Amino acid sequence: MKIIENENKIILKDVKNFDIEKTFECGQCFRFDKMGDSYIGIVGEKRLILTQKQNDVEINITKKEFDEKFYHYFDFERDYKAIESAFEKDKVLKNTIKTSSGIRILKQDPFETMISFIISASNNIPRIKKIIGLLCQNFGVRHVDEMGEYFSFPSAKTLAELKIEDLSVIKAGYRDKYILDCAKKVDLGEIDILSLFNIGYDDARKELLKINGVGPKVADCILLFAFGYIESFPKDTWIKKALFELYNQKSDDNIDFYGYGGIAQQYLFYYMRQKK
DNA sequence: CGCCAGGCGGGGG
DNA sequence: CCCCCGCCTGGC
Repeated sequence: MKIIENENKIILKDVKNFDIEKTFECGQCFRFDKMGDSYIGIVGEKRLILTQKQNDVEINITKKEFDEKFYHYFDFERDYKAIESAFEKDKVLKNTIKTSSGIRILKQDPFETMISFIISASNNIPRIKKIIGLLCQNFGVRHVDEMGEYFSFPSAKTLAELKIEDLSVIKAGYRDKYILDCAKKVDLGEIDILSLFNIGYDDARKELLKINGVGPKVADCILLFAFGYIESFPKDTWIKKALFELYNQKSDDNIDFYGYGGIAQQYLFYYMRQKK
């Protein structure tokens, strides 16, 4: 991959294993939307605009920002080619490579990911996006760029100070109390986000399960999409159906997937959706 | 109108 | 320990 920089944009030339549509539509993130040929979304305090033409991806950031932040955010440390080589050995996964190659697991903000997947429980993607949008509009920090105003994701401290009634504007329903519980546990340090990066998958999962509204599936999403635990395999009703159909799996046993359960989950999910 | 969504918590068996 | 129900809201 070569990087060309001009003004406040870069172009990643001949980039491998990066398809922006697959990456933003695979269900891992909720703040990106398709606008014409581009995907536009909020990451931290910045509004990102990505446009892809074949293997070239243009992003409205400087090379410095890419090196310091977005190289990590878009998971460029990871060798997806090597993972796909491992997947070639599995008959089912081999077939998913054609449809799903190009998905990257984003390294999203931990607190934002926690709240987002608490909201995702028993919910659909358009509504999840709407609720998160309202949460940001009402409690996030307002920013203005050349496209207009946008709002960052609220901090744990901001949300922890709210009362349950304050959250009624976001129309999250019974999830209100879970959002507050999570914000308070993070704000008070009962859940120490930084430590979750270091204590390993099993212990980090136990910590997350202490949060009200975080069960096994939501915990696994957070571990995968924010903390980089690539072995995490979130089991929702869709993927259970996929395991049943593709692997004839009836039990609750976990398949190893060469240690890359998270990537396998995304590849399988996208594969199933294409087939439909 | 009734049903249920990319779950979870709590209660009862 | 497992099973089952209720849960906010919105879309069908």
